[in-house]
Amino acid sequence: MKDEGKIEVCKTTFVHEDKIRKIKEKLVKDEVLIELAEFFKIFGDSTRIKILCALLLEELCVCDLAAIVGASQSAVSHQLRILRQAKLVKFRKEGKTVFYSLDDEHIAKIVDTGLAHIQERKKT
Amino acid sequence: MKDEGKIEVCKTTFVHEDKIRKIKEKLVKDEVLIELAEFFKIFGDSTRIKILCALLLEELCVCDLAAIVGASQSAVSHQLRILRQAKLVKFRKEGKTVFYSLDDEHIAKIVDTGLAHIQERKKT
DNA sequence: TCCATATATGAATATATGCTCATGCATAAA
DNA sequence: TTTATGCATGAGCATATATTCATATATGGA
Repeated sequence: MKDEGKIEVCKTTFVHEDKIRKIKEKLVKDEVLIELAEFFKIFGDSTRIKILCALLLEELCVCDLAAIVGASQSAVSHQLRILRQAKLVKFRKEGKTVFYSLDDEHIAKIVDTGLAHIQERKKT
Repeated sequence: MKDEGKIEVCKTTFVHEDKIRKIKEKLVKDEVLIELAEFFKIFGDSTRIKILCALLLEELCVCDLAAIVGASQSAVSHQLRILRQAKLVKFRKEGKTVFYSLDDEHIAKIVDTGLAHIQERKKT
């Protein structure tokens, strides 16, 4: 490796380097984009998105969630932990039962925008 | 047995089965939710979200994208294929160069809503 | 107290995924 | 035609991730 620190760029012109620098300045910071990816990753699993969409309708306990999304209690519980850590859901205990509900007001908007994309894509 | 509809217990079936059935009816169909998860999965990778955010600013060729997101040309090319298949980006060729740009008007909205979540979460 | 229920969780496993490396392909220049 | 450039792609690898299984914890009832 001779040019270790160098980034490979189109060699033809110097216009590119300038362009790249300007875009890098305008672009959202790297750490934020990494966080953003982590955030969207949570929506990128069918079990989790089913849970979120169900909770969008109403507060539910774990076993009902499991029945609704068609996964085992254990699987749902594992996913709920991820959703809890991401602060997307909150819970309250009532006896042995734990009721989960949404804890983020952006979920509906994100889901809806995603659904809009899916539906429009179907038209083509 | 003796379920007055008071506290819902998971094995005293009637109340719950009814609840579950109603929610299942209201819920977006399974296949759609699976598609939706597939869609969000695309935003759940830092390389891809960087590419999308860069293209949100302007049309770019592959090697410039690679320099901007800090990944190899090959890695970017692989990710661009995924973005193409998802119909999130389009491209045009100009000589040896391939310029990519966004092909979906929902991207900005989705990214912005995600960023809003990240930023509000920081306040706590 | 003893047992059943509701949920949580650690370990193990199978699969998915993103990257690198090597190479192929197309276009442009020499 | 030969060489160089920009991009695409398949194979292989290392890591991440979602599920299952077994078990732990907590609460309520007999």
